[in-house]
Amino acid sequence: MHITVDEADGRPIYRQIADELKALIARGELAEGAQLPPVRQLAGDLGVNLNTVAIAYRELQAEGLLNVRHGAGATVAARDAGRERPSEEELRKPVRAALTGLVLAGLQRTEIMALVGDELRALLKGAK
Amino acid sequence: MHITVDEADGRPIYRQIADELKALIARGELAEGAQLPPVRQLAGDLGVNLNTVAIAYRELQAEGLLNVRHGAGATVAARDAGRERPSEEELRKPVRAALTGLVLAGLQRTEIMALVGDELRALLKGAK
DNA sequence: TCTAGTGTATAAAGACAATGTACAATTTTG
DNA sequence: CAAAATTGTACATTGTCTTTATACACTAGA
Repeated sequence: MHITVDEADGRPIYRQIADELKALIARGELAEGAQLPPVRQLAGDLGVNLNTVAIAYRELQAEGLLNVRHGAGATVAARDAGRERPSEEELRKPVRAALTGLVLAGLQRTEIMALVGDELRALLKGAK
Repeated sequence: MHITVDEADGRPIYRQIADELKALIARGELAEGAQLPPVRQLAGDLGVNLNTVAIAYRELQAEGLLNVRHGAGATVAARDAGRERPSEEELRKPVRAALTGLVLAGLQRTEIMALVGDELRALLKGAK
């Protein structure tokens, strides 16, 4: 489980952790039912407080991606566990933001589509 | 100039404004040299403090997208104005995040590429 | 020059993020 | 079954970030 936090990232630490866990789940490296490390262990590895990790776990639980049980650990939830799907617009907004950055960086249409295809391939490499 | 701020967005208001302005610039609706509304006007339209807008303007100036002059207004900078290009990783990170969301929402590869192509087309519609 | 219009600086209030410590639930061990 | 170890949770505290109100400074035009 390779997770890192970047001081200069801008996003709060708990969100960085949550996002990285999401990515691991999306690509299947954390399969359905898999046990996550205890908050203390992950917190120790990252050099942050255990509560910071706990907040990340709870955020993913709220999205239906994790099952967190007091006393026992946290596990990856079933893929169709009753998590409400984000709205169409909710999904498109980050796409638009990312593409805006690429356009402003001067990339051409074909370069952009290639880059996206590239990332998507990497993401789906080991996925469900 | 249609800009809106969303209370429930999570991101700070000044960043929402900055991101929307970026999108307008990327798609050419705010062309090179175009004058931006005064901070007080935009702030009034959005119902926020003028400083909040000013912070957004300054952020874009720091990225080399705007020329802000004390006393005169803010204008869109030349497209190749000495703005340092974000690193490759800096560009890919948002792409990865957006794609992660799409994958977790259950979209298939072809659906994702179609959605991205769709957004990119909209973005490049009137661009430079 | 004066005035209206523009961005800027500063301080204060409130919200948020990260932490330290103590608590509660579960699992393991004997 | 009881005790200990392991795990997540609650809460108060500290510091940082956001947003605001108010006053200031620069520019352009009459």
